[in-house]
Amino acid sequence: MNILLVEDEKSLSNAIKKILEGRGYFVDAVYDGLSAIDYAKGMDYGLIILDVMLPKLDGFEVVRVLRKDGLSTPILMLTARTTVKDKVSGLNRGADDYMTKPFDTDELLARVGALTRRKGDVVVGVINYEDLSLSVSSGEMACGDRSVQLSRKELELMKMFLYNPKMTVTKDTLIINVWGAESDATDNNVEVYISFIRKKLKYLGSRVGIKNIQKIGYRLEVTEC
Amino acid sequence: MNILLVEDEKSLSNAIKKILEGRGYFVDAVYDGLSAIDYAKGMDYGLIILDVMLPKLDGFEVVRVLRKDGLSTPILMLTARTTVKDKVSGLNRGADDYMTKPFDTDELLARVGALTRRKGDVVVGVINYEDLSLSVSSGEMACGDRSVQLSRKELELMKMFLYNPKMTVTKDTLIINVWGAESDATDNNVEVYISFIRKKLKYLGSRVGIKNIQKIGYRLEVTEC
DNA sequence: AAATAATTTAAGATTTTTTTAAGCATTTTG
DNA sequence: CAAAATGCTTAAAAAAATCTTAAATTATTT
Repeated sequence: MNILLVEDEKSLSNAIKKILEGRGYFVDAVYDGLSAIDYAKGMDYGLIILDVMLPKLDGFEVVRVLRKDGLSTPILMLTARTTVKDKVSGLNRGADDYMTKPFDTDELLARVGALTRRKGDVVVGVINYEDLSLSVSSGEMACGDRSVQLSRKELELMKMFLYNPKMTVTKDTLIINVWGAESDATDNNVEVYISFIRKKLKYLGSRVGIKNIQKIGYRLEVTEC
Repeated sequence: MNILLVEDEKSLSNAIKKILEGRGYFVDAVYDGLSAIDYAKGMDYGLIILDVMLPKLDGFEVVRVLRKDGLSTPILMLTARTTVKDKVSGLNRGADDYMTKPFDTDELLARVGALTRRKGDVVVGVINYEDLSLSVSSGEMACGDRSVQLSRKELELMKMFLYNPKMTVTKDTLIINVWGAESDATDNNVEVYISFIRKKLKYLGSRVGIKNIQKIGYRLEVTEC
């Protein structure tokens, strides 16, 4: 999941970014209100963390503009000020939660967790393709109501295919990207793993398969029903 | 802010009342479970402080009745450390925090402050997940009518998992957040502690377990029945 | 200072992943 | 059509990661 972090105090911004990235979130950090609006409109974030006091355009204004624009992304506001008036002001304008600085790591993570969880069951880093879904962070691949656990190498291979679903990937490319350029893996290593993955796709009952093109490589194919 | 205090030991009740009033809270004191329900329904309190052992209707029952009624007021439960038999954990019955008598003034005020400040927020002293509950402040983890005490590191680890229950957390992340970035803890330290926690989860009979994904990390999993 | 609890270290057991290798199947090419 | 090349599948061996203890160390409490 992507989070937009808007905080002008660099050291705090970096600290928050680090904490969130440690939990697998992807964080874009910006440092003023105008950039915040640009970024928020330009990309689909799962959460926006917004400081109240910002250069150019303060946090309250940012929320107002974004909500007026129809954006429904959850917003967690940060403030150093503790007056009830500020809090009410922030919540009334469309923020979803409110946190007073300084706060500790646990508190931050709990709130971020609550806000990001709220939007249905959002799973971090999932690739969807046809009837297949793959959780990049955990290596769980699912189709319908079945799921299987991929091993590390299986996961890396599937990522290669799913990131470029129309492309035919050579064995050499797969070896370089999955085993590493230095490794002495052979074509047979790839073949064995393709075989492992095919077995799992079959078990899942997915319409997605891996097609071999002689002398060239592998590519995803979709069986129509 | 109004607080409802339910404690049958008169001298303790008076002491607590005095402390809270000294901080500007308005306190209604009642001395049994039935009155507690009457008062709680009749007026909008910001917090309910509830002893477990009460005449007529015990604290657990009071919580159950109130929650069933849709009341969302934060509840801070008090229990006596000495009564081992009655130390059936109240964690997973709807209380928001949990405190063992005797306690000191600062501790009481800290918790009251936390619960009243964060009304409607997500951060409370107890995390619930499936059939598990964890008191973040005391490190007591409970399931059904069993409970265990977690050590400091066990607690920190469980918090990491419970704050983001869908996420797979790498060993490195666990080391950084639990042992600290500077520490020279190894993967084995994590493994040993995961083993400790698993043993306790097993003892509790919880449906929640910790799943390992090789080379990737750990994640909570729930066994269906 | 002793007793207790928590944490770290270390080593062997277990599990999972990865590699290797061999036989069979398929496709390409002369 | 065969012969050669390429690809598939499986089993087993090897390697790597993880689990589980127990003992040693360190921290905390009494």
